[in-house]
Amino acid sequence: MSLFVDPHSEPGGAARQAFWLRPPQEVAADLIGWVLLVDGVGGRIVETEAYGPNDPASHSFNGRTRRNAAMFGPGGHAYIYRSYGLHWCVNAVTGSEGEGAAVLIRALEPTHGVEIMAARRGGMDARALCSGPGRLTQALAVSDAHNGAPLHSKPFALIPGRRQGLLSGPRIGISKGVETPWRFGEAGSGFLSRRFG
DNA sequence: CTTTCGATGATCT
DNA sequence: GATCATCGAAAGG
Repeated sequence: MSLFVDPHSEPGGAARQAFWLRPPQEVAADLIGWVLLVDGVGGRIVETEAYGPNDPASHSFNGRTRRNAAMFGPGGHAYIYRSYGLHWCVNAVTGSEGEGAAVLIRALEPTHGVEIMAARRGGMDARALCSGPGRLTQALAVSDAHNGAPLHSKPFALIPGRRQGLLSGPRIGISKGVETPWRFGEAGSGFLSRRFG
């Protein structure tokens, strides 16, 4: 059951609020097939992961800190953190304010501004442009400057779309909550960060 | 095809 | 001081 949101509806509109208010695993599944852009550059979301409250793998698990503050903010806004000292990763906050839930955007199928993204990524082929959470932030030029920003207004754009089919499996790169099948992907996509088991 | 490993810095104990 | 929601190059089958 998917909820659709008019991307041009008013910030804080009822439909949009209802979309983001749901548990992260539902939002994560529904975001597959949507288009994420930054200044008009980006592509279709083909892989996501959900991180919830009371989830040992989640940055929010041990409470609010300076780093994860945006994760406790309003739904539909960005939570951005630095990974392994090198990469940025972008999440869409879900749930109610203060809850601490989010959806990590893990891979895009490049569709808009492919040349720009290739230049930013050092001339990589389309396959590898956005097929990973650190890769796509480099391709879209996302950084901590965007932390807390709403995904429904500039420089971001988030456009509802359709997917072919939904895959799910365990999340990647974590050491706790390893069994929880909260990684989602588009069936048949050639732009995933890794195959689904 | 697979596995291994170094880079690099914020965060938290 | 240890741990990372990673990437890419290099080495091995």
